[in-house]
Amino acid sequence: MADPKKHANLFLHQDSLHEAVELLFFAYRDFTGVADAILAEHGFGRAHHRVLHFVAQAPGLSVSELLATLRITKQSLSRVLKQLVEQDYVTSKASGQDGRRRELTLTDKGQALQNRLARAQQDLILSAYEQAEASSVDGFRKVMLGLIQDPGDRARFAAQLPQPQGQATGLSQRSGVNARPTPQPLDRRR
Amino acid sequence: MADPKKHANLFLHQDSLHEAVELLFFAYRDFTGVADAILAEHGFGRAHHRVLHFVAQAPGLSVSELLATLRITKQSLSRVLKQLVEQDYVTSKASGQDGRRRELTLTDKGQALQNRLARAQQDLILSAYEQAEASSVDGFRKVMLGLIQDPGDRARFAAQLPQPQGQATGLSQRSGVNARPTPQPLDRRR
DNA sequence: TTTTTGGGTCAGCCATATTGACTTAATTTT
DNA sequence: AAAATTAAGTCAATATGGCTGACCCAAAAA
Repeated sequence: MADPKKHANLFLHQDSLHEAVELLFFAYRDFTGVADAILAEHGFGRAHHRVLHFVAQAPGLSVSELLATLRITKQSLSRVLKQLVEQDYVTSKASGQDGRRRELTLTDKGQALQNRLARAQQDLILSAYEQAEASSVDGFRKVMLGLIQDPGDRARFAAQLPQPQGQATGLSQRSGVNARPTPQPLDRRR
Repeated sequence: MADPKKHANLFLHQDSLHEAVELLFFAYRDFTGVADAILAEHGFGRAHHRVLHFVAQAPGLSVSELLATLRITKQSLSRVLKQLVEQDYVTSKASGQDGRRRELTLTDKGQALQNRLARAQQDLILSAYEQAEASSVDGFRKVMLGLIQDPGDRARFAAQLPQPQGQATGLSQRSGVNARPTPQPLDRRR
């Protein structure tokens, strides 16, 4: 961390930092773009996609867990979730343990759509991986992880990455509803 | 590029691809978050930031060039640009060569805000770079560049990166006014 | 039993995007 | 010189996805 080489390429960093800002802008725009096209066929938007993604990833998660992950308000989620449930992409049933909690899962229809969306984005990522060298992937992962501020969110990405001294610099805690995203069991499906 | 190792870690890719989707989601959310906080102080949003960024980066660019880069409609840009001009963050003056074109530049006030925004995001990126190894940065750049679909947009990022079929572009890196992203047919799809 | 929690909903506001139809002025084409 | 094209700006209407505040209900916890 306190690396002498670091100082040596600071001027190089200058350029690199500005470039990185644009790389993030363009890459994210195109990354979401491939999904937007599919979503539009169904009259859905990115908000729906996020729900499908996180429900697919942790089936049975509760509304409040989803809220904590998405960091939006209950009312905002409600709108999209209602559509997804009404149109049979997502099921919401009361938990056996705690009748207040609604456990969210994807229907077959929802899973099918989510598969399409994931495939489209993963194809793009794969193509980017293939254009780079194998070693680039690890660097990519490390830098991306470094951009994530919230320790709870970081924890989703298990393994290696040295979690630096927990700098939970403000602006993280918009806990509109409850506490932490509950370090999420995170099922590594597929 | 056609690398035998590629096949060997395909199963590893599977996990990695899913992870990358989430990395992009969380990283971008936090990356934009640091700027959102500053923008909010001024009653601005991300749309304003994008204008400030691209005007700062290529001072004197025209409205239509900006539109091509942002890929939004004239009407959408108009609202935001009008605010920035009225509040003296951006100047818009007719070109000497072509009186129809309005050349956009930042005022000192606009440059000051843009500096703050850039610094905030660059600090975040720098911290991510520092948490990774020096070698990670190059991998990050390569993968991010691979995610960018439009050749015109890719061309902004000069130098090394093996543009799939591409020649090593003689563009001197990151020039202030950079080679315009080829006037862009402006595909309004969706 | 009272309080808290998880979830849902109504109502309204704001920011950002969209399409379509025009206007104006400047430049280019014919 | 007249006509066509281009760059920019504008009006109006619409959609999406955020937000706040105020409630309600039922289940669980205190």
